[in-house]
Amino acid sequence: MRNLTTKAVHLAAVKILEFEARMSPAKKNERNTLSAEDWEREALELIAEQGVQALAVEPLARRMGITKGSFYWHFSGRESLLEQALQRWEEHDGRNLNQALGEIDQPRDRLVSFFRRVGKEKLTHEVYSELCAAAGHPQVEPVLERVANRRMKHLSSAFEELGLDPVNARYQARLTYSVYLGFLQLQRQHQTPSLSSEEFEAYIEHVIRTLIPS
Amino acid sequence: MRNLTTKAVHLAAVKILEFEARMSPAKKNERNTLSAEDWEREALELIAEQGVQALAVEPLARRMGITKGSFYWHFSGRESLLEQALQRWEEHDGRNLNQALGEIDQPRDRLVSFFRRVGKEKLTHEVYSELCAAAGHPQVEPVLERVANRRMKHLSSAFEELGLDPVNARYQARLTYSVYLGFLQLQRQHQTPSLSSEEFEAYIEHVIRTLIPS
DNA sequence: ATGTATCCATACGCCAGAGTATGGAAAACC
DNA sequence: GGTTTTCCATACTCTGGCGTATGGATACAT
Repeated sequence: MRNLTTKAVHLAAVKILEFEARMSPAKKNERNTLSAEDWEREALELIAEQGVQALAVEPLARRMGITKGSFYWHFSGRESLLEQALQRWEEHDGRNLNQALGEIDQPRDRLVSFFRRVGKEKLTHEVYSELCAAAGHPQVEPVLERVANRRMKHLSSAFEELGLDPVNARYQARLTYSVYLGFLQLQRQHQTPSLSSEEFEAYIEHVIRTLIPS
Repeated sequence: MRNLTTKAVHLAAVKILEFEARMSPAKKNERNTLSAEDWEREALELIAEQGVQALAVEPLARRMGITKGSFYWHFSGRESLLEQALQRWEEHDGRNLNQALGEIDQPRDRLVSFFRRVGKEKLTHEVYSELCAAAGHPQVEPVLERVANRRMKHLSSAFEELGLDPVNARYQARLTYSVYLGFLQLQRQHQTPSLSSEEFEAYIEHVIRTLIPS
């Protein structure tokens, strides 16, 4: 359930509740006003669905059942929103990466987990996929670069722990990450088996066999 | 050297030539009028440089030193241009694929050539890279699907010739193609070594070693 | 209770690109 | 040599998003 449905509906609901409660004030945590964070979250959802170029102020406002009057109170402009949203996403992704892979001892399991995690954290991956599509965008590019390097470093050190020398570990990490990126691309083209199907499992097994030593 | 520089310059040049030749008519193959093909070619170049979403009529016309009055004589609209340009690209890519890989007997050499060819045919690959970024666009999607299938089929049959059973050959083909797609993505992010460097060669060798059964 | 700070709606002006209408110039035709 | 095609320029209208200005409403403080 969404925290905030469209503003119009929400306000109507509030009025009804207030009427039924004989005009008593709404509870405090049921805020009827939006925060910058709300805008950023919706922005990321929109990016996940329609891509970076679709992130426009007025459409986003309509989607939230509100007008841009609100937006320009919280943000200086479109650029600002994108900046904040990307930063939020990048931090979230960083925490995500560390908590998912940081506590796994065996490097091989870490690598396997890397692939298996593609299915989980749907929103995050969808956003990333759309960010990749928007490479070249001045605000997106640096984020993409940092994230890719961060992730490849993880992969690289895991491969080193498995006995590869540094150079080959780096190559293998790049190769592995390329496979991941290519998978995202094929997914965007609807050319990948459903994530919960047997064929997908078999394919993942194949990938792991050929990419992860022993 | 470009076939057609900007129209204005071209026309000026023509006038000078005509003057110098005492108003004799220009040679026939030095056409001073544009054809639909010219528009399509410029469109593909623009896509290669700035992506599909940057393909707009007026900017393209400006780029060609002409006005959109010409465009709407040759095409019914933006959609039509994109349609034609994509079709032209798809056919070109098909011929390309067959001539580059069709005449190589050894399947292993075909696969190696597949990777090596990434460096050549720059325009074609740049266009493809931008098309991938525009997956989801209704006119681009089917093209992407057909091209990817066509290419993966090539890979798959090469792997079969190398002794893999059909299922594994398909998996290996998808995996290999994913690597290719991921490479294009990293290239779009400027995270890949220059195509002519030694590190690139070493990396390619690594990729071939791990993906192609000896 | 009244004033102040927050948050949002409405109504503007601006710009860029899409598509249309129409006329003009050059070339081709007969 | 005059007519007909072919190709392009110019001048519109229309749409959609950006950013601003301003006032209204609600909550909060004192």
